[in-house]
Amino acid sequence: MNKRRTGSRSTGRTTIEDVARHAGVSAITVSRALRTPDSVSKPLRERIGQAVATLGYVPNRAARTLASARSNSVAVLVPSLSNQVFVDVLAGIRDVLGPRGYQLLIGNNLYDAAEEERLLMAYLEHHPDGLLLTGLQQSPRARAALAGSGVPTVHMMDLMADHSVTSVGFSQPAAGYAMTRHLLERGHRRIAFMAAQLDERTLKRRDGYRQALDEAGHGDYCAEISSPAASSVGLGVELTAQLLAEHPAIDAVFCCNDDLALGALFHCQRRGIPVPQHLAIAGFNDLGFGACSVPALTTVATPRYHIGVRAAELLLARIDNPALDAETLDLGFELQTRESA
Amino acid sequence: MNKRRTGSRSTGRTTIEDVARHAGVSAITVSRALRTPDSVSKPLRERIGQAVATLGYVPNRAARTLASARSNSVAVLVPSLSNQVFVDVLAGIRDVLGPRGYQLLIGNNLYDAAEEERLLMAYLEHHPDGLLLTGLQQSPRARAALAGSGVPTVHMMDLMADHSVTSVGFSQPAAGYAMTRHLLERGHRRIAFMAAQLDERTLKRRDGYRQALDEAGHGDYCAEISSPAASSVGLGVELTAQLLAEHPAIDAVFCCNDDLALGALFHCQRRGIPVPQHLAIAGFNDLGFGACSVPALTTVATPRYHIGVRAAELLLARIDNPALDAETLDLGFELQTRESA
DNA sequence: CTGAAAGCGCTTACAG
DNA sequence: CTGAAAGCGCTTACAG
Repeated sequence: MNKRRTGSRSTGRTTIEDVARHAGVSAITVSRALRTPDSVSKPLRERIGQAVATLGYVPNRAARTLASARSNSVAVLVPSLSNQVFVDVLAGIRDVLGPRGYQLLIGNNLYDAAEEERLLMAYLEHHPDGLLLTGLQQSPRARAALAGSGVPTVHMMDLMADHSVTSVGFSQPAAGYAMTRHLLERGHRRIAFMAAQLDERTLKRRDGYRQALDEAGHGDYCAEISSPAASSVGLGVELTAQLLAEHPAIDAVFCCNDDLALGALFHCQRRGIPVPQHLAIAGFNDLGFGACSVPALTTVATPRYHIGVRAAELLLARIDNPALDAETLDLGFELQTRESA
Repeated sequence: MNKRRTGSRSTGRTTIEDVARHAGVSAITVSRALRTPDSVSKPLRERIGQAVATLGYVPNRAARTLASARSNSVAVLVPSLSNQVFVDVLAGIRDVLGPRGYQLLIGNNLYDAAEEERLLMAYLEHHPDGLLLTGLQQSPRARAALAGSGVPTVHMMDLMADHSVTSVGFSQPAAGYAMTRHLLERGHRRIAFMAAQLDERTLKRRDGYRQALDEAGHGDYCAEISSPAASSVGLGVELTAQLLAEHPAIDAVFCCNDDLALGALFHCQRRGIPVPQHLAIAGFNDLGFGACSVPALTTVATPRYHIGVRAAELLLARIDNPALDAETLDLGFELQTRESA
């Protein structure tokens, strides 16, 4: 009885036609029963439900996307998943977009602009309903593709000064400045800056650090150290050793993230250097372990989860109304003063 | 000259037809030039390339997937992204599948079987070419959908005893057993077990722990503590405090992962409890920071990245030849004996 | 509430 | 090396 198509291109998979035949209705009615159950009478709805179950029917998303011109997906590009910061951002996005029925296409560009461009091009082929990008410094080609696609986009983490695109985050330079001011106010004068990769946000935090030192008249003493390697606790140990060897007189180090700061802490413990008495250590992000390390870590709490939530909400608004003006949303940051600095 | 379609359902987006018209060739030739450039003569290839560039043409993936019945995507389900373990697994997968042109659909099920089922159903609609799952304990419905879909699947982390499915990982009970043996051999007798969520792998490690204690005649003293909360350093601090309050006599604690172990370490530092003299602390996974903590962490090194690599390779083989027999690949583990235990 | 027709934008299979 | 026709599996827009 099962008149299956046997055309040369048939995939043999159960289609909506099979379900329709099994339930004795038309394909369009099955489609309705699946998408808007209320628009189909109860008896039919039930017959169709049973047919779906017995046939093990799985809708074909490619066909739906093609026919409806809506992918129900949002692409998210982050520079790293090893960095807990972006995992938290993703959690916020997911908590907003998941319940709204959007599927997330998550791309990790490994802090590489070329890879970001490649991923963006690949995701654009999905015609996502929206795009969530990290930072503001996309490559020219990426920017052009973005503009050409017309896909609503929100940038996360950094704030666009001229409000030409929608961005959600906090002021990186202000955060770097605030932490450096804190160290200065604690009486430190020879404050070093430590970073792993010098990405967009790191450079901006460093700008804030430099500005604070300049204003305080300590701009001449800038011990800065960084590494092209990915950030890690182990790298923090290494860089601290190197820093102290090259600049034995420093009395504080502002680490660009908490992992590096923990490494600095471990190095000092290992060497018997009292923290913060001989060396004050500050981190960035407030990743959780800083609250219980010994000494507890002074750091900058950043609204990562909240950035994800608000970025997703702004994106939703822009998907509903593409004509919306670009906006800039500053979610701020908070100094967490604990024991290490 | 630009005769654009104006049908009621036109999306207005640039299509392969537009490119073809612009280049003065047929759509099928454009399709070939894009997929297999060598099958098109050089002059045409160049004309088409220019048309693509000037029109800003982006292929529609839904249409390609529908027409070709191949999605060129692989869905990966992991229980967490906060746990660095799975980020490392993903890196291995990506390094194998990326160069082969596969796009990854990454799903995070938050250690929840119902969410895993939901994600699986959603990803099945994409008709992925392959599936990479974490663990072996999918829900009955998920298992049924999996079988019905016929999509090649590889399970990661745990090993399937009866070889009924393809799995890549290491023996969790053996690893739990090995670490407990190590603690026993160091002279510890009152060894506690600490875990966050009791997921599949944690339970198996605990089995190994119990077996080792039983064999050594210490099965009667099983101090075990766990929490439904997500694992974190802070949780490790809390659980250690609780453990020591309830079982002051314990002389070692086997933490189910390194984050908990670091928390245990911090708690001891804070309380002035010498490690390992008064309390030996062991971790699991060897996440990197354990090598530089003070004291350095004794832990079990697990082949996470390699699991991702080999799982992806096995999946590729099964995509090419779905008739392949299921296999079980044990990548082993390694005890990292350092200072803390 | 239900259905017949057309179309979404590609690729396959067949020709030449 | 290039192309005309058909089809992938859905949904839209129009009827009734």
